[in-house]
Amino acid sequence: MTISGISEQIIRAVNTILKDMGVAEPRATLEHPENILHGDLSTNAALAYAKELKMNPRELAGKILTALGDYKLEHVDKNESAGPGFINFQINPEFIGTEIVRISDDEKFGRTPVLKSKKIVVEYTDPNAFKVFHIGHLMSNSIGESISRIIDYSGATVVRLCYPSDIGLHIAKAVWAIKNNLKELPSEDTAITLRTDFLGKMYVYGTAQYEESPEVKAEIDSINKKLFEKSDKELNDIYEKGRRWSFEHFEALYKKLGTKFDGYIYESEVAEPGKKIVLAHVGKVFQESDGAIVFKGEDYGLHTRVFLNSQGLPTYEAKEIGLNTKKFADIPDIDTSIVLTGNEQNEYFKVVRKALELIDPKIGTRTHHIGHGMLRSTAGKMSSRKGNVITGESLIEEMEEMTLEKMADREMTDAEKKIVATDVAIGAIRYSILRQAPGGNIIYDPEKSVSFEGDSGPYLQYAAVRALTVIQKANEAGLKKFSIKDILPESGFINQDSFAVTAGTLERMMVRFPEMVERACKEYAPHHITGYLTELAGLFNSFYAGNKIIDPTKPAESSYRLSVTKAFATVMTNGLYLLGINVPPKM
RNA sequence: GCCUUUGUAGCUCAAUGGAUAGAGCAGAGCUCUUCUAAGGCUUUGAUGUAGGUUCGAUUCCUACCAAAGGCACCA
Repeated sequence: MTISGISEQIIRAVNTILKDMGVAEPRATLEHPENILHGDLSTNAALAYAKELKMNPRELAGKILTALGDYKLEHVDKNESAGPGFINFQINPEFIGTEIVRISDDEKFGRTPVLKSKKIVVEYTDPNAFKVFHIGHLMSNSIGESISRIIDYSGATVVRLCYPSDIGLHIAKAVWAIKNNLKELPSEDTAITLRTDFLGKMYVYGTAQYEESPEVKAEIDSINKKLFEKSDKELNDIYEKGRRWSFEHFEALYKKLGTKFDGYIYESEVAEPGKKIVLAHVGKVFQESDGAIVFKGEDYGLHTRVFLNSQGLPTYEAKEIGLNTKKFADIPDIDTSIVLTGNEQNEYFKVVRKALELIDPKIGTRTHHIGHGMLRSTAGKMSSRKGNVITGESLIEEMEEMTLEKMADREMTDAEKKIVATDVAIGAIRYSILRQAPGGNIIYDPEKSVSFEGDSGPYLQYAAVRALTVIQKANEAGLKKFSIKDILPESGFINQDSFAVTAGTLERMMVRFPEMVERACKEYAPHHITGYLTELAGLFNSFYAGNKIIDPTKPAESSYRLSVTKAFATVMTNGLYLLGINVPPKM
């Protein structure tokens, strides 16, 4: 019997009772199932049907309770009325204890088979060659990586894709600037960050000149065309070198972040195919308008967008058609294809999706767009064109330095500290992104930076490290293991009194972990896991502060407390993994 | 002007139509001869406005106010 099995038998029983009373289609539901282990598993049946049966809710609740006496509910100790019309059910403590002991030995706890045998593609991060990898990309990466891991935990095959931009006007601007500053071009043996910093600066300079000088604008437009046609060797060489440097740098960042893409589709690969598909559907899906090829979205409650401009060049829209078609051509049997972009593209993507659907219903209906929020600075809007962005790297480094400062008095080697600092820095950043719903913007305050205290990544890591330290100490002490049946009758353990600190909340929260993963997966919303883990860490920290876990004078209780600690370590480690956060060995 | 999204505590965020709306930060006060104090405990404080649907609304609907994004050849 599982927790959901217990819930189902209660709902079945209540529905049967309601039906006998005359409710045509009773649909009792359980409220606050998170309280299932504390006697708070409740149903709203009495409230929902009181009117229909012309009774007051309290009266109906009482009648249901009486009728429940004829049902033998497994693992349910007692039912009682609580509040106006609610009925509470209390789960047998032995069942809870058994679950906790089981979880403490199950390293894979949290995995569910809800998406078994599905194949899901996730596209995220999508950086631009010649531009800096800024904290906006960190957002896309954090959310995309977390969603990928959650889907993987749900039993599906995940294919991680990255769609880097490597062609277009922005690159022509950078190439023009480099061509005019060749003397400053760093050599190949310069540090990678310095080489890409140079590219970023060139892009900013090229953009400024493009706007200021009509001559430069004409020149850059011409370079753009030549790069597209690959017709000028000198320009191609600059382009190839910059492209290589950018991607080398991105690769190093993915490694540090813990993301490994299964494949890359470059913008330059999908421009022509996208154009061809659009042209093949002119008259059916697309139409000509003012010399351009457009999709009339108005027929579907959307707006018109240009897919091929009047020069016949594919716009971002056409490339997106090429990209999403290529995914389904390259990867067989995709069930769902998730595309993660900034939410500024929400409206635009609806149009692209509709067009895709008309071209190929399978691709269109299986493509799912998620718009993530933007990272805003309190200092004003960031823009890579103006060059006032915070790079992903500088943020990570800043966090690492702060962590090292905090660890000054820890007894660790410098090498150990460095590893911990990276884990903590990335944990802090990822947490701050994943603590809120994916669509919302994040206000980044450079003064306050990212939190290390309270509601934060390091708070979760710290709790996990504490638990692991206790487990290690227990192993060294060679603690005897008691079965739950031995603990229960002799010590009177697992009852309200012995949960003085957390009142059993810690245990019931842990049992719910797979349910949280399921919800996060269904909604593509990692913040449900973040919130859950934070609450759980708080409960564990209270438990830790109020109880000596390993107490040689109380072997049976110690055994159980160690099981609780082990279960917590597993849930926290696995939960943090789902957020893309590592648990450092020490802190 | 039209479309989309968002308005919850001083600040940053939570809350499958259900019970007393949860955290963290900031403020006040405690707490390390005991498994890591990046911790724990106590405490002040909130659903933009006006209606509607419902036994019940932060959640659904309408209007208004406010903010963000989008609305033809950028990505």
